[in-house]
Amino acid sequence: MAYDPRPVESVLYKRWLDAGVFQPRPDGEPYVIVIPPPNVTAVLHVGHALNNIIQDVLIRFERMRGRAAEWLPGTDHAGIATQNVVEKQLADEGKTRFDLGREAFVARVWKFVRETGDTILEQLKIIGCSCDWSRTRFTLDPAYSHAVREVFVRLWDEGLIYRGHRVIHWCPHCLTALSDEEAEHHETSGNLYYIQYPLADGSSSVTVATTRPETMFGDIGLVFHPKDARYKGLKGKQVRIPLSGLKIPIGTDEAVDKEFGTGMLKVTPAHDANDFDIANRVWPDAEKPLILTEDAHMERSPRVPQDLQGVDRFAARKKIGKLLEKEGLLVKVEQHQHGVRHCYRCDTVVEPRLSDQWFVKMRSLAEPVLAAYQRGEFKIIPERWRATFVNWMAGIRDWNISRQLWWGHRIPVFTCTKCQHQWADRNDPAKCPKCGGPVTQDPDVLDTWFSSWLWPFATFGWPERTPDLARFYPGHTLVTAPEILQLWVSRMLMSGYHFMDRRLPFTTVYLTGTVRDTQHRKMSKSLGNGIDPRDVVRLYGTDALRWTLIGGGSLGADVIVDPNDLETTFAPGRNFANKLWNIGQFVLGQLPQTVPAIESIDRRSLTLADRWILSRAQATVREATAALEQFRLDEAAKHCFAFAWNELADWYVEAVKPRMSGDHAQTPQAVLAYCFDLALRLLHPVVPFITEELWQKLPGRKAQQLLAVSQWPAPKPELEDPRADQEFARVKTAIEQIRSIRAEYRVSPKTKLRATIVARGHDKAATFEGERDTIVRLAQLESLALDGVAHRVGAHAVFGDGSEVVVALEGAVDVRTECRRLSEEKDRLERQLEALAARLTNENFVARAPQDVVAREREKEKAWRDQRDVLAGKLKSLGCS
RNA sequence: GGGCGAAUAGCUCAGCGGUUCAGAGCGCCUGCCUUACACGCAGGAUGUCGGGGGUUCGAAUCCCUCUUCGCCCA
Repeated sequence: MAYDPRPVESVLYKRWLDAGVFQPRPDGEPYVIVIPPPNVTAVLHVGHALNNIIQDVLIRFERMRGRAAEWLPGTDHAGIATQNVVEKQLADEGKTRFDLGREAFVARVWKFVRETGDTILEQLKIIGCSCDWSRTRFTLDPAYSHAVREVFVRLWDEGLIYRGHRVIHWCPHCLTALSDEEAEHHETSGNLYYIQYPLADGSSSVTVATTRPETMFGDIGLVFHPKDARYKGLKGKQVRIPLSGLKIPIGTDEAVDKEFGTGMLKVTPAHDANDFDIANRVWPDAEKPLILTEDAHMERSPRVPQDLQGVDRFAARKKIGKLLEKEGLLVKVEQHQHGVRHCYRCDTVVEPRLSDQWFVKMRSLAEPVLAAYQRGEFKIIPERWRATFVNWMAGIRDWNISRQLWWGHRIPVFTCTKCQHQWADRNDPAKCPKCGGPVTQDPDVLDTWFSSWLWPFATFGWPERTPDLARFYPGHTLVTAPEILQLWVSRMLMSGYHFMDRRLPFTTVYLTGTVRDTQHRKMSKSLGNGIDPRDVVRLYGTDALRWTLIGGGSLGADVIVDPNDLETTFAPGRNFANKLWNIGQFVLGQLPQTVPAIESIDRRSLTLADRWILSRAQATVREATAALEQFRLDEAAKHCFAFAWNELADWYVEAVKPRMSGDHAQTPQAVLAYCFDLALRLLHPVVPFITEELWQKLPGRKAQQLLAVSQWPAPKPELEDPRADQEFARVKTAIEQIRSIRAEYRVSPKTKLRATIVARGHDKAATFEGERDTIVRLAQLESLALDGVAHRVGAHAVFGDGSEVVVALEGAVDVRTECRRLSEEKDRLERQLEALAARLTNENFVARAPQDVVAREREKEKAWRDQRDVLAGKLKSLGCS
């Protein structure tokens, strides 16, 4: 019967919830993860799934280790994104936010958020996330908003907030400023227009190259590099702006790139950040005219020719091209690849625009965090992100925090309309504290990141000194996507350091990989290459999804999945869940009501197979624990996989079957129960549902017990048994060799064979004798001789330890085949021996390589020589030439 | 233009100085419904570890360089 996750998962999730196991235990050392709050408008995609499953694995692991595990969930009000969604709804009704007015619009957004805001949090439950739902936060909660305002006022009082008049990134669709990080570069193919600006004296003209000809009406001059011989003598002359005829001067500036275009640059200070700087140097007193409206249409200004006024920027660009051509002022148009900034929320081409905005001075905030990083006080994994982080922190630029939106935290800056006094206030003032005059509040809201950078402590009640804050700050691990390392992570580090007494909010920043399709493209709505995790859950179950994502990619590596073939993509998870389920069916079918604890079993009753699997179990505990501690989730999963499937199921279960009934069944029952219980515990963080379901059914379970809060296994040194590892490996080899011979000679699996094993040495013979029955059964033998001499007639194999096996195959054996098989094996050994000999006779190797390496090589040589000699003897006795 | 990363089996990826270390999963080939599992079992095949150079007793693993691809920042 194949495993069906559907009846299992939702029931168990509810049981965990009802039992309150996701809330941190009252005692115990805390382990804290704050979720990267998704947008309230967000819908779960597979990137969220990967990110949150990683967090869940970590939190479940630490919870089982007895830590007071706090995984704080919540959402982000996402100013632009949310406002966009609601504006779109309004647009469907034929309205704009301006029709509603600010108050009504914000009310409308709140209504939307109340109705759908916890969509994504509910979806996290589907994928098994064990968040502490009792502490769910939202960045616009009153308490949280209080923290945001407190931070703003403190920064204001410290002089770290200032009003800047400069060129910022402006989204003409969202009608707001964006920070540097929110305006993303996309390589775009455009045109480079070569335009003639006639000299005012009519003597000649100069050619200027630009990608944005529509900005020329905002030009206040042309500049060239002072050392550019081509334009020598032009400095101080005047040109006319084409189409408008306005006269502007020519100047020089060092910043001009002589190689770009014609080396003559048009300066548009209100619509280009570089030009703004140049203008300030060359013509500090000149005005900086805006010639585009906020929604990127040509301004109705005397600078703009009449028939272009009110035209959209891109339409204007085309039209200008035509007009210039008509006037004979367009020299040429070249194809041009260049980076163009786009709004990270709506993908509109961002327009640089001169405007007044609030900024935070970042340098003093960044410096101590960078120093702390360099002192190793927190780490970023994978380590390769170091350079990115350091470069950004070292060259940090001031942060534009004002947004011309309505949805968000209103900036608490107040201005007296009478005396012009301006201040930041914790409360809404009724009148000016200085002159008692009427007061207006800044109309803008804060950048959403200005609230989410406080997430690690504002969620716990800061600035109040709450018990939660005392207990859960600082936290431990932050798991997030690398693209918000700068936008969010570094700022949380800065705010934590600055506002929480120099205590950083976490010790480890784990940057996840990106989920991509088979063409390595990021999953996105617009490409239609996304995978809905809920589809995967519906088809194969949450555990299959989790297993595939965790096992499929190592720390920080991208995960490639095929949206067109979910079946193949998630087969590893589905197959593993099914296998685990079936191991469970077998184990549960074998175990009686009560099974003795492994500790109470007489050690003398343990067979080799018992000792081996118990030893493997200890190794697995160590490996899985170590891997998780190092955030190597994939490795932990793989170790558990190998233990459960390749060792427990493939070998131990097969070996132990005949012992499961009868008077002496207690020992194998205890071993099986112990090993399976252990496997379930180790696997629980990755595949929580199926492990809980099976664990519930194990003998001796009390009604209220839950795997989710049971103890993580500790290794039992007394069960470690390296000798059993070696000896059982021998038994496996014997069985595998016989199976291999059977397949090679195409003997039906049903035909029982006679075999002889000639062990090299008494201890080895004893090993085979001890597991005789296992060998007979698993190799499908009729009889197994262990004391005899190897028959001549038969198929032969020689093991690494020099022992040999002969399988009697009346008539089926062909001497030529045998000679070929054995001599191939011998040749392989000869080659290896040769390489080994070369090494061992190399004085440098013997002298310089570590002693233990040399010793190991010597031992190897001895063993291989042995094996080779046995093979040679065989070949000789078979009469092979 | 600057920085970072990747290139290993048909596909997706581990391995990152010691050689039965050339691996896993999926796919492929052969044979099996062996009463836990055909989402399975058993047995197989497949790679000059991107090219070139270097360091080393020893390199898929370190350094340089080239090529291709991806990401980040200007």
